[in-house]
Amino acid sequence: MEAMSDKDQFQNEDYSSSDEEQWEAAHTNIFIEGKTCNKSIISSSSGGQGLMPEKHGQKDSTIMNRMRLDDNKAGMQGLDRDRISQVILEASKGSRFYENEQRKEVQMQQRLSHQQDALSKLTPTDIQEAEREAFSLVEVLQATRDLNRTIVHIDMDAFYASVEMRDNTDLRSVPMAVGGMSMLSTSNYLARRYGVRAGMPGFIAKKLCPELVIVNTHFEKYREVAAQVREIFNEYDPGFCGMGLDEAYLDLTDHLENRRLLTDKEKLTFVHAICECSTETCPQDVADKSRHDSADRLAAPKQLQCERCLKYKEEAPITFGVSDEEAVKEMRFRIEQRTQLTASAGIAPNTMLAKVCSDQNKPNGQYKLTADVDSVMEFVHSLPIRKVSGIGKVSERMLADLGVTTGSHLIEKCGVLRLLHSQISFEHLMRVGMGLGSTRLDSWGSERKSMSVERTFREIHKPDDLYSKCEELTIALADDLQEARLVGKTITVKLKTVNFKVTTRARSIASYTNSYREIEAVAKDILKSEIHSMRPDPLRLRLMGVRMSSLCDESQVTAQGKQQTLTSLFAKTHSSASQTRTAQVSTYTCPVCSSTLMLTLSGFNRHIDGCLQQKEVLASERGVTVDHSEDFSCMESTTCATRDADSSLQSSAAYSASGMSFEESDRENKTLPKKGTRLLEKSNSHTQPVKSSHAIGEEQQGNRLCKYESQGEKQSRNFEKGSFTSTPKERPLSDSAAPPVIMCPVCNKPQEGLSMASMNKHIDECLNTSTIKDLLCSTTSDSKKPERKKPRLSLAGRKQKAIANEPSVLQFFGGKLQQKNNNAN
DNA sequence: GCGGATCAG
DNA sequence: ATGGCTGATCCGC
Ligand SMILES: Nc1ccn([C@H]2C[C@H](O)[C@@H](COP(=O)(O)OP(=O)(O)OP(=O)(O)O)O2)c(=O)n1
Ligand SMILES: [Mg+2]
Repeated sequence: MEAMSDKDQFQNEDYSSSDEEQWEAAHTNIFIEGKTCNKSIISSSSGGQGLMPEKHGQKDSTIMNRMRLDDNKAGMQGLDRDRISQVILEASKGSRFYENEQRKEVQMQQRLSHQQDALSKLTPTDIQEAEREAFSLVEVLQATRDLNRTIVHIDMDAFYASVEMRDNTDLRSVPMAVGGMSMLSTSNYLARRYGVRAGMPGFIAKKLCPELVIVNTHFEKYREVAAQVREIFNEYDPGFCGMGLDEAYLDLTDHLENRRLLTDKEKLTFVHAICECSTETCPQDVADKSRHDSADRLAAPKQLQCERCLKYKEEAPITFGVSDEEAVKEMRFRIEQRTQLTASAGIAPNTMLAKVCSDQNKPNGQYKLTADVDSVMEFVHSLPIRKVSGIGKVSERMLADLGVTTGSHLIEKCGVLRLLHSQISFEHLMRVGMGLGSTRLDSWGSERKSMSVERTFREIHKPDDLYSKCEELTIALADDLQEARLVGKTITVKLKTVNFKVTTRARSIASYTNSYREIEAVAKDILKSEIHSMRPDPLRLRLMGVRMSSLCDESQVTAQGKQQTLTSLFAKTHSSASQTRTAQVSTYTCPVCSSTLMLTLSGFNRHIDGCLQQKEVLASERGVTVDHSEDFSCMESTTCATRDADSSLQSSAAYSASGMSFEESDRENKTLPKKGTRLLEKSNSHTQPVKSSHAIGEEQQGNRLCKYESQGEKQSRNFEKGSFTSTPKERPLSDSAAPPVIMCPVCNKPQEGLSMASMNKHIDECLNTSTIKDLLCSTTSDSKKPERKKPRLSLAGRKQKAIANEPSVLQFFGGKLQQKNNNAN
């Protein structure tokens, strides 16, 4: 739907005039392809043309950007954005949430304005210079292009909603969403036609669609389905990367290599039935899913019942071919057969493209992007950059203001982008513009970097209650950390006021810990200073959170860093099999009061705390060991008042009382640790001329993927009792922790076991030995002839397979190269 | 290292 | 009346 020519026409007096300047500035320097950029590209994106501002019934385009419906989602094309945005606005106006959104909108406007300022100050010379730099990067990136991998991204359709529809026939034909009146996790495709989507509050969705049915979440089921689906993935690529519960990246290259050689007999055969009630095949879940003996099958034809129309159909065999597309069809068929849920997939030479492709024919479809440079470039050329993972609403807006809305613009405006964006951001944009992305899934790190718990509640402002909430969160976090056998030393407290204003306050401590008491002391101290900083006004909160970062595996620090607290001592003493899963409920004997208790380790520690404190208090009438001596409430609850086993039950009750249902808070949020390694140190050794305060964050989670490992058993543990099933993880954490052998991109020799700093140094030396200088000279002089962007990209797209193209290394290289360039200037 | 902001799922 | 939660990254200090 490119039919939204006016979508970025944001009226604002402050910048409407600078639009013209920007247009001029942009226009004067578009010559990258040797021909000046056609005006249509600019005019369509920067607005000012072809709009009739008279039709003001409060058009969608005049509504605050961040309050508008975000229809960048499958199944949401061709909606009446004007009307829908209008409804959302009506429902929002006057709310505290809305007020806060307005504040944020103003900030973004300032960013935009700043960007325009910077743009207008650029001289053509600046831009030419920057383009030369950009081109040398493009050269380097081009050399890394690897089209030999077959990457697939598979994504379940309307995942939570589909599961609910599968299990409740009544929901199949109505618009429905999963979540609660406060927040929806997702919606089915019928509901999407009304503008109802994930991340939208249920009560607003109801205004958009009064018939909307909202059902609670059932994470246990989603997790179950995810496990089934992953079993299938595992057969095609054991190294697949799961993201969240409902999607994954697979590298099918190896599988296809083997598949090519399969004889007909060796192919998997599945049984299914075709039914008139749908144009699609209707795979049925039969016990014997794969048969290798076709005679057998023909001898005993069965009747299968169609799920939809309940008619019985004669089963038929089905096999799939050896091509990549057939392999993916087979996977999707098996997923549907196994789970009765559909998935969509994208096939492409790298993850970035595969992700985009999987959305192309969603739902229940797949799309293959041919792995040759021309096809890739053609695809990217017209690709709206908003579809690229990592470019969100704000980035889209910032770039649109520079006339960049599609992949082709990224290359055309590379000079400006180079000048207005950070190195990292810029390089990512160039990569997107060139259709590059990760080609190796195994280079993606999987260690988590932080763990947190946060909760929304009805207003709390009484200090006692605030401390109490803080304690509750701290307990939950400590349990989570212990269960994951992690320790950390940076504690962050997050606060959201009733006006939705968010602040975070962090403090790093000397030693690693996951002890409830240590975390609590810090968190409460932070909270205390925040409360005090407000005086005499109260601190009125709607959300509080506690996060631990600077993480480390427990085993790596117990010896040195971590303090030998009561926690670890007693843990060793009393829970025999305790070495694993410390947050599980176990039987403990309190060394103080000698009672036998059934609870988590964390709970046990609190019990001991209480007992000890009670003793202290009894012994000496001074019971003040914690900092905030004034707040007795927070200590009160720590005393022996037997807040045993289920702290989560308590928190649930409190939460429920606050007006939200369990299920609403019981979300499957536990996303996996993501993101691959980033070898880039900081790279901002050179400061850009201007660069608004926050360079566009595209790329932020650019490649952040993750090995599928710990999946959220967190929230189920919170509420779904009896779910203490210790899910064995298929992958031990430290599979690729070994120091990698990195190929120096300059001298092309392997550099073993070097730290990042050493690697930096090595590359510096290499650069100084001028190998690269030559390259730079030649490429820049090449680039001077701005004749052949496209032919050139095509041409350079030789296989060049053997090139060591660890993406991150090349990123690094790009940074270094940039740095050198700047130093030279 | 900290705090704000952006992004995804 | 009701506007989530978890985790990650980037930027400018
Ligand atoms: N803001 C969000 C977005 C998603 N999810 C959950 C619910 C979704 O079902 C699941 C998968 O997210 P997707 O982005 O893949 O969305 P869907 O699978 O629901 O729809 P589709 O993939 O068909 O667009 O993650 C969530 O809790 N909160
Ligand atoms: Mg999905």
